[in-house]
Amino acid sequence: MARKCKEDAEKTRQAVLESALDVFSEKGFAKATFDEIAARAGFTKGAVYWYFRNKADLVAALINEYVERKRTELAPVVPEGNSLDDLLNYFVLWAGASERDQRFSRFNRFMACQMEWSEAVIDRVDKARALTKNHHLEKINAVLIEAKNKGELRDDVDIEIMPHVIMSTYMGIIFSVLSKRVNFSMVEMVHSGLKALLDGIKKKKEKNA
Amino acid sequence: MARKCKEDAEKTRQAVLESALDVFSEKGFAKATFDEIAARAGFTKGAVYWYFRNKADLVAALINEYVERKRTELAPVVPEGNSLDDLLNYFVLWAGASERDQRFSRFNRFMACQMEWSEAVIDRVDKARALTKNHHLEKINAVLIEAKNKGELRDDVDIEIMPHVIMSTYMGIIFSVLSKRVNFSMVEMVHSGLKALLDGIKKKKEKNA
DNA sequence: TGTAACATACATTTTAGTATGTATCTATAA
DNA sequence: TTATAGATACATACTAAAATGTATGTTACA
Repeated sequence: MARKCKEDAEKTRQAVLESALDVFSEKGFAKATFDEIAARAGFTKGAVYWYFRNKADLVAALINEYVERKRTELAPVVPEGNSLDDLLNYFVLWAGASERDQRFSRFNRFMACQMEWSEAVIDRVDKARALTKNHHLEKINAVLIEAKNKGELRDDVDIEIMPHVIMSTYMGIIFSVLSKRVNFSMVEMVHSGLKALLDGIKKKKEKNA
Repeated sequence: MARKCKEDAEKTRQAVLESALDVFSEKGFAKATFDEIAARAGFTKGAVYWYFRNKADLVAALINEYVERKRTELAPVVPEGNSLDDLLNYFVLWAGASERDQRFSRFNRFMACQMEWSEAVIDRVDKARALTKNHHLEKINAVLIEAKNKGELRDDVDIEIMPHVIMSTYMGIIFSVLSKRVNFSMVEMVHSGLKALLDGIKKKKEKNA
């Protein structure tokens, strides 16, 4: 085939990314081939190699694409406050948006179960992953610091470790729903889990001080 | 080579399983080859095929081996009671034992990051996985039911969903430590996470009723 | 003496990567 | 305005490596 105009070329790139997600999630990362990815998008291997040097490059682009898309989509509606309730709502919102978006669910399930983190892939992907991770973590940190300053937290709460515990709880719930280990909804699980966790680090109210 | 006595044959099987874990965790599941697994154990591919039909069969055996080993090791020291505190100690014990055992840590890290769950593997492995999962879940269930009966739980705690939330929290923490996303110890993280979570589902004490 | 416990050799498939071909878009200059 | 040169956006063909599975030895145990 011949050259297309720039808009069509961008469409090709997007089509390759979408079919890459399909093949990755069906066959697993390692067994996915450039031939099949290209064919599903209606092209040949040459087209895929034109845009991506290798599989690590392709999957890094895929991660970047999906993560950025969801972040910009949610940016305007995410709660801006930094109260503990805001944090709960923040994660419930993310869970809901992730759950309703079928492509994003497929992407997340691929990340959790069909992905194989070789050194090469980790190197290539690390920046993109760090971005989201920090995105969530910064929110948690801001909330916990504010709560601490307000004296809302129990004295034995370690402000260093707790953000990672909260993050792990969220990730663990997402993971177990995606891998079909449970049949409950993400939103339900995230809500009840984080609500309990955040309640557990709150200082007990003194009665009629 | 020739035939060995039965004890030596069993040693061969074990050696293959150990080197399989090494190669799996270094190369990832998909890129691990029977040739290399055999060579590392000091044999050739023929030996591996003698004991295992294919990679799914091999990894299933590996999972069974490691999970069963750890379960029988911990069975005598796990807390028998079903109080909420016992549950906390139960998971802290598991986390500590997992963390101190280097081979088991390597196994867990492989499961979390280097494994690719294709249909064939899932089929073959499902039983073994179900076993541990149920092992933990049954403990959680017993504890929650007892706590519920004692009236220790808040009224809005859903007894159906909460076991899975607790399970996911534990798994999420294990996962994030294993994938090197945090530098804290498993025991620390599991302790502070589950303590907060369990505190969060406890009924607030009435004062001077 | 048969067979368990491997080794060896091979055949087949699969795939990554590359090299090359080619048609069409775009820029530019007359 | 148009001709054309060059680069772009792919397709096609091929090479070479690699790995799975099998078929067939071979030797010592029981």
